[in-house]
Amino acid sequence: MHSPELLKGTLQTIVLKVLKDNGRMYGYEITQRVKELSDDRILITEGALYPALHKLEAEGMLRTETETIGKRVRKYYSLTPQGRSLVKERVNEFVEFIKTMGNVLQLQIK
Amino acid sequence: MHSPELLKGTLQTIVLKVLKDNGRMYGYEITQRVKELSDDRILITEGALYPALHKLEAEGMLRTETETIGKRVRKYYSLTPQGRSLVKERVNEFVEFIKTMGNVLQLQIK
DNA sequence: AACAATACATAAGTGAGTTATGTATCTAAG
DNA sequence: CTTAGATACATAACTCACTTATGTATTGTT
Repeated sequence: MHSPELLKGTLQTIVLKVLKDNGRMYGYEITQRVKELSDDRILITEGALYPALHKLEAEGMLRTETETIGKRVRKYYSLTPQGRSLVKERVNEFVEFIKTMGNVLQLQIK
Repeated sequence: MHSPELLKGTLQTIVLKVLKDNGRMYGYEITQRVKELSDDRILITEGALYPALHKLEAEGMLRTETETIGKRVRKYYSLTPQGRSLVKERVNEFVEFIKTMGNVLQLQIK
């Protein structure tokens, strides 16, 4: 598991990108997908995820559809056109960030 | 300038690594070196730096020597052997983190 | 003289996260 | 069958590394 400090500020980027790559998903599914992609190194907590999803929805980046499976309610999220732009922005931002950190920490890039 | 959120948790790593690469340095010098290495993208604030240095010193990672230039006091910091271990640990941690993020965000790592 | 840069330090405030708690359904084990 | 774990959502209290603000003092520049 990674130091939680480093993860700060990456949650939105992760959520948006995973939604872009996987289409419509519900909250719990996102946590599981990230766990899988990160080989158990990034475990998104519900207390962080749900407020983040609500915020992105309120900002018009995501839209939701509610589906009932048996008696279980699932809230599916997908990107709006605005959300699609934001993904690109956020991912670019992150790539720039690691480039800069590569310089500062003198990491061998490639 | 990078989104300050992404920087969270990287300050200690940056300070330790810059000290390792440059030998003994004083606080203000560290901020300037990081500004330079990051092409003005990472501007360490004094309110973050000095407490961080004091903490690392209290933990035995850094030692200090005070020097007086004219009437100006400078506090030089350098790594202790323990500090040297910590640099490696922190830098490895960061590298692992960006590898994981590379997987999650499906970035081209070539 | 006045302002910017150098050089240190600490206190108050912020905000994205963690931790804790609550509700409820589904499924596997003993 | 009932108990525990996984599934699925949600929100409130708290934490803590940072930003912002403030303070002191020297040095260099206009």
